[in-house]
Amino acid sequence: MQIERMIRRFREAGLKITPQRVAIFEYLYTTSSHPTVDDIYAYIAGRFPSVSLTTVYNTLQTMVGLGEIEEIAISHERRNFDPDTRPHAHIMCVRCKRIEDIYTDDLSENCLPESVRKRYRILGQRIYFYGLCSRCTTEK
Amino acid sequence: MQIERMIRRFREAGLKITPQRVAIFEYLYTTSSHPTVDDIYAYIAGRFPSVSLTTVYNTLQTMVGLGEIEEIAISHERRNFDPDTRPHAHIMCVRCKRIEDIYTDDLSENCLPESVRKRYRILGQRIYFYGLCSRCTTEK
DNA sequence: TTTTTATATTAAAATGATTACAAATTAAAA
DNA sequence: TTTTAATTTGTAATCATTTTAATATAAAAA
Repeated sequence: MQIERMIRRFREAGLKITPQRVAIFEYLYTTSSHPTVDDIYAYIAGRFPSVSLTTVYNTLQTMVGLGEIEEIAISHERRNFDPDTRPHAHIMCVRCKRIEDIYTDDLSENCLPESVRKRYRILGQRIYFYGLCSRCTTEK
Repeated sequence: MQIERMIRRFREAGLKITPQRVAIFEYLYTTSSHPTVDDIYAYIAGRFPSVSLTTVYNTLQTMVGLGEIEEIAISHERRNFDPDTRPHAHIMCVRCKRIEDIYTDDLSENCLPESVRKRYRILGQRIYFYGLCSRCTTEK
C-alpha cells in the first residue's frame, strides 16, 4: 500500500516515523482530491490537537524532495499537493476552484522544439486547463 | 504600438490614463522577459519615487482583467506576468528561475479528452516545462 | 480656462502564508 | 533502559498581498 511505501521511503532516507507523519501519509493517500496545506492541517489537527503547521509544511517538503508527491502550481491563490506522481494534466474550475485529474497520452513532449531541448536538461512538465465546470455554469 | 493600444483599452473601459500607468505599460512592452511585481515596481519607482506598490498591483490586476496580460503560474515562489497573450508555452530553469517562451503548434488541445470537454466550458490552458539551462548545468 | 467630480494614488495598517528559531519531546539505536 | 540525534511545537519573524481612508489628479463640464 502507498502508506507502507512512504514509511519505507522515509526509513531508507534515515528519517523517523512519527505518528504525525503517518497521519499525513494516510490523509494524502486516502483523499482523492488535491489537498492544500490547510486541508491537511485540519485533518491532522483532528487527530493530534497539538500538531503544528510547521510539521505539516516540513513533511510535505520532505515528500516533495523524495519525489513522492508533487506541488501543483495551477493557481497562485492556493498551493495544492498531488500524491499521484504519474504524468497527468489538471483542470481547475475558475469558480469553485476544484481540481480534477486528466489522464491522457503524453502529447506535450512533442511540443518542445529541438532548439529548446538542446539548451535544457528537462526535469518535468505541467499542463493546466482552466474552465467552468457544469455545476458552476448552471448556478449563477 | 502596444502602449497606444493599452491606453486606448483603458480609455474604452472608462479608466484614467495616469503617468504611473503609462510607465507600467512602457515597462511591460519594452522588457522581453517575464517581470514580477517587484521588477515592475523597481522600474516605476526609478521614475516616480513616490509610487506605491498598491498602484502596481492594481494596474496589473486591471490589465489581467482586460485580458491584456497574463499571469504565469509556473512557480509558487514568484508571480510573473506576460504581456504576450498569444498562446505559447514556458520553460523555467529551476536554478536561475529564468523563464523563456516556447512557441509551438498547439498540441495540447488534443490532450483534452471528450469526457472532460463535455463537462467544462474551457477558458484557457497553460503548458510549463522545468529544466536546467545550459549555463546552470555547467556552473556548480 | 476654471471648476467640478469621480477615479486613482499614496501611506499605513491589516491580513495571510510561509519560514526561522529555540526549547521540549520522542523515535530508534546502543 | 539509556542515549542521542532528529522531530515537534509554539512563538516570532518575514514576505507578499490586500484593505482602508485621506489626498491628489485626470478628464468632463461649465
